[in-house]
Amino acid sequence: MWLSSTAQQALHAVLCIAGSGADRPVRVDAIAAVIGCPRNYLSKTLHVLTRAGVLRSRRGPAGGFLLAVPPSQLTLAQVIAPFEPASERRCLLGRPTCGDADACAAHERWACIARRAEEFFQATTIAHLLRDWPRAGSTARARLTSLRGPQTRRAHGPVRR
Amino acid sequence: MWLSSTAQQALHAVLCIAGSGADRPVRVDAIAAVIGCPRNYLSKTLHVLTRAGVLRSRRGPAGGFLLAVPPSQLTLAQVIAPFEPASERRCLLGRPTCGDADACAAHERWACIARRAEEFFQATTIAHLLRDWPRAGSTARARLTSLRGPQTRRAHGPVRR
DNA sequence: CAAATTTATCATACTGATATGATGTTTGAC
DNA sequence: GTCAAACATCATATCAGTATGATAAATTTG
Repeated sequence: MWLSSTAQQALHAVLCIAGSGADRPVRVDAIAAVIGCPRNYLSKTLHVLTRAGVLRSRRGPAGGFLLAVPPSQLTLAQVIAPFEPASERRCLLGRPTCGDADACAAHERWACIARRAEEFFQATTIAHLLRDWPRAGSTARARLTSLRGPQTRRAHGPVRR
Repeated sequence: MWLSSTAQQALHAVLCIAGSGADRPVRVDAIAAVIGCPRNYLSKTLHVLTRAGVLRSRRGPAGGFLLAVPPSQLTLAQVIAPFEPASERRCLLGRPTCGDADACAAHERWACIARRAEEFFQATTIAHLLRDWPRAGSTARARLTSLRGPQTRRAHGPVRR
């Protein structure tokens, strides 16, 4: 697998937040429902992204998560860095010292692929993916609209059941 | 990480066997010593490669593992396939159905990288890597010579200590 | 056949990533 | 100030990948 499941989750969540369209915070529960992952685990993941300066969080009613960086300036590398240090993606055989004088057998041929992937993560922004998304089959995209829906129950008095 | 540690081990071991130069079987212990990994775990890994038709094994004295395919016809894809199904490398977000009508947000941009990597694994053979290896810093390569050394203790009578 | 050598296999343990449930903390509305 | 909403955090559980040790099975040598 190219990305750990946590890194995938992070990327997916950031896309959800960026794609929600609204400028008001998106709640963990809503994101977890959309991407189908455990709430508390996602909460931890989003908290890491917050400490990394990718998101901003707000507690209390009408709280949730917002992007801390405009989508056009937020690269995939920034989002996945806290979960997948780039250093671990470099040597095909997993040798920590590969790339220096002491290269592994695959180094020469593999480095070119690894470099391309690295460039992809550095050059691709959340805005790029958002722009592509509608073009992709959009059952996933459709679910995003639920994030834009009425989110704060206003003062209608207590909800009746 | 691009390859699981077991897949890395498999690749490394196959390189050792192919690079030993001798046409006689290489023992698990010797390989484990060279690549620095647990003997029994490697044994299991090599057994999987044997069932996959990549290696041939022989038990008993002067036994060990041989390539079942000449290095020039053995691709990296064949070696790692039993440990890392290619299907798991395709979608950046880990969606099983990605690539069809229902593509993920990253699909369009990522597919090109994933394809290149796939081609790399399909097109690169063990012979290619062996040819590169001496050009690489060769502390690792040097250790291979130990695999070529006198391996079967011949009938000289009991070894004296 | 007996002994030595080597792979094959099994039961179990360890480890890190992932997941869960309970509880704490902050915030906004009334 | 109280309450409810939401994130934050902690302790623990689960799971898959990795590792270990013991034992079985096969093969060669003599």
